[in-house]
Amino acid sequence: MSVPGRPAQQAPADIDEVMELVRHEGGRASTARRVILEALVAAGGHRTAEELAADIHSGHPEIHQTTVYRNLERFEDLGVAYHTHLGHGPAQWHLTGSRHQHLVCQYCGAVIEADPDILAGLETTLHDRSGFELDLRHFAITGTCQSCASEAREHPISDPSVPA
Amino acid sequence: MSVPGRPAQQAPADIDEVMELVRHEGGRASTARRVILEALVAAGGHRTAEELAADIHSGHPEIHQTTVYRNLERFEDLGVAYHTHLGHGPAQWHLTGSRHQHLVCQYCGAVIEADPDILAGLETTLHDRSGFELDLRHFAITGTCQSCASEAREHPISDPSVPA
DNA sequence: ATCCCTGCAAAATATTTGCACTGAT
DNA sequence: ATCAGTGCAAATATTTTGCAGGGAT
Repeated sequence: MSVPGRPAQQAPADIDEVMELVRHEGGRASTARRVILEALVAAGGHRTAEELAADIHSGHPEIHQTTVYRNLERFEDLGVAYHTHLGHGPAQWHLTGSRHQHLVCQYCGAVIEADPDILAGLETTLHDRSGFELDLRHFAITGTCQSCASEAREHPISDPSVPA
Repeated sequence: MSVPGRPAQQAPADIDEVMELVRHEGGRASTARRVILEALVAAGGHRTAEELAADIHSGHPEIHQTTVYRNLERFEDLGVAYHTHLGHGPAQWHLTGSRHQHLVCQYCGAVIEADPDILAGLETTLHDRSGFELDLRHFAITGTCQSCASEAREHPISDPSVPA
């Protein structure tokens, strides 16, 4: 795996720009690379590597899952994409441009997209107290959603992990 | 996997109390169960299932990894223990009693244990805005530690995931 | 011509499940 | 005597790696 591109880069919204960036970093503008990127843009986030491979498969059955993994990692190195863990399932991939915070309910698995501003206070507190620079993209924020909180005491459920 | 015991239960600090709880819930006070719990107490948190199995192995070579997994899950259901993901490696297990927040540096992998009070503000904000009840035990809070933040721009490193 | 990238196969990691037997109640 | 728990083997899920051939520069 890789760690997010740093410093936090602007996501080139345009596919050609990304391919340009890839070339600038010594990479090659392969077909697979472009197709995978297109799939990610088209999906608009919240896609697993496997889902992306499936999306791609109709048009390009020769593109293997491995290649999807390798390219997503590359995009992450370039700061163009990142992955998030919402639960125990596979990682979810996003373009860096669509930044949002995930709240995941541990009981029903609901994924709520929160305004990243919600974290502003925490970010400041942490930085002041310890110099730690928060980046909550990598893991979701878990907790209990409103409806589960109310009916919580009665019937525990088994693992929702990640919803469909 | 399972979801934390709910409502958040007091962790019985005492092993006999936990075994009592297990029996009360229809479970049996097996030797393996007790030994695994003892290992968890002795380790004082931050142990993976595999590490716990290793800890146990000298005294009880017959206790299999599978049994460790199964019992940890059971303890989690009972609200006695919980697991946390600090990175891409295996989950870390803790007793519910030793509650603390993990900050993990994405670059060097350092794990900082933060005062859970740091999150008080965020907790309130979230609850007020969306009724979401925060529980940040399940995933670590990722970011960049102070020293990595300073030397950050120069040399990206590969995946630290979880430190030794 | 170089060497990055790909497809395919296989491995690696972390965890879960099936099943017959043992052991706690 | 019952039925939960265990050991062991095998399966599962997700991701990574090795290698030889193909394609971008």
